[in-house]
Amino acid sequence: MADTKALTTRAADFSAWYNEVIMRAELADYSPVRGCMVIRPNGYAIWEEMQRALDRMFKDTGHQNAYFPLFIPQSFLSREAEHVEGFAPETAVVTHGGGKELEEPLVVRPTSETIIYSMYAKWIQSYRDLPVLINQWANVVRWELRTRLFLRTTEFLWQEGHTAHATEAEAEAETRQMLGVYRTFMEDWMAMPVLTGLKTDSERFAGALRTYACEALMQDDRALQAGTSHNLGQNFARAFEVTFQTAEGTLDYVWSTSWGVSTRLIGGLIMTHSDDNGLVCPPRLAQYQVVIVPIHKTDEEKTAVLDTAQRTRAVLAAAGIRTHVDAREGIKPGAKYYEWEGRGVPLRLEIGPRDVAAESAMLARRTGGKKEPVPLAGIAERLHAEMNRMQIELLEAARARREAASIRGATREQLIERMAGPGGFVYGGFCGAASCETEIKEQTKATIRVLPDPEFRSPVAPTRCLWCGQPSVAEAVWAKAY
RNA sequence: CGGGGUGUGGCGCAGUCCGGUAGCGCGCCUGCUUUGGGAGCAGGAGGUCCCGGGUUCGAAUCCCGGCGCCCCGACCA
Repeated sequence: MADTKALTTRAADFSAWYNEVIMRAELADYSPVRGCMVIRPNGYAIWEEMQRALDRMFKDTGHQNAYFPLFIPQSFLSREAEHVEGFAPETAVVTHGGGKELEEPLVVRPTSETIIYSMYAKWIQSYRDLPVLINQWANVVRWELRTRLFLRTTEFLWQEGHTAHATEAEAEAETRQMLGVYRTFMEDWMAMPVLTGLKTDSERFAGALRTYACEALMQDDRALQAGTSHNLGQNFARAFEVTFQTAEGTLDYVWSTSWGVSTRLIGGLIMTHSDDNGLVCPPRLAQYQVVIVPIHKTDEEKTAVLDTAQRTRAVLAAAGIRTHVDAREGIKPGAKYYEWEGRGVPLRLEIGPRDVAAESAMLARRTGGKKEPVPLAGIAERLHAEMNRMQIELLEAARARREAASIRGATREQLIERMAGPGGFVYGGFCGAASCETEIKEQTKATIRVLPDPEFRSPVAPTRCLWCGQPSVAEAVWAKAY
């Protein structure tokens, strides 16, 4: 079970702390397979809440779910030149089945563009068939050299949207729309502020025209790419002969997009909010939003307390609040507090004889604030308000941390200094040359996370590349990334 | 793939240098007393000491060869 000692602190060793938070909260565990993790019920519950919210947003923007095979004929991957170059080195390949060597090896999907476009080629004939707006919830496999729980594992869970459109403008609008959906989800559900913007060529998805991303800053001031949305142009349409007849009777290749977020988001959630006592989970994604801990000595007290606890749970459940009564016996209340704190439960209600008598409960928040009695009358409304406030406070606290760790209009020296020291986001001019990007990466370990969208750009646009001094073509944000 | 670390009941570790048949803490089970911030006492269960070979009367310990895992780096949408 969960161990009972203090966690390594964030300040002492952020990586150790991160792993311990996961173990303490029982979110995941290492598996017998190298690089693969087991997502335990507490972790999977967060993923399910994420899925629920995202899936609703996908449906609301007109998408449907479908499912494509795990196995992809190896030849499919090589049809798009950049794509195969990007993914071939990290694929797992099945060469035998049913005891016999396969005629053509099957790649375990690292992403599903190729098999999906092979089907779109069959399904799309006319502009009347467009747009095709499909999402898939699936697992994928990428043979990574070095793995970390949730952040980079050999197998991971994600969703991948794959859409096909009649025009370039429509595809671009879809790409941007889904980036916006991700941003909304990350901010409003995860309480994790993100920068949005364009990736440079070197960070672009293999086979895409343009890649947009949501970039978050973790508590150790390293960046996490939290979601990507790609405008694939006609690259995959050409490779897979996905053509359609236009209203004018001409033949054209479809314009397509793909976009995805993964269980990596859980890693982002942990590293954005959690503290030295364990997981902090924003209320909207918490498995249990409220845990009720009954306190009693005598049997008589126990009956009354449990009755009040259960009635309160029913009231909260009826109000749509996910509530759990921890009625385990033989465990002292204090031990339960520590356990639920480590698991990140946003709110805790303690109900003892005194509370029963006063028709109230003691309310404790996972983040900050004193314990205080709240009347049972109207408690659902009160807890809803608390959770809404906590949701906003978590987002604002994370945003404040990010801004405190960001510098704008940086010079070359400042970039070097920042990356050698605290990290964080460094805004500065960029000449657009891959050579500068490479040099910066070699010398500072920092990469361009995004060329930020207008709302994230600095009030004064940089005029010179902070590295080479040539005219700047775009403001860029550098950081050391996960 | 390079560097470092580490493999001993479920977890964390001691024991290894100097060979003598395995111990501590936590957790787990039973009972009693407890329960408003990590309970106490008593009793108990649980171990191929990572694997293979060698030396020896005898190996967790010494020698040889493997393997796993973690961290850092390289790699990575």
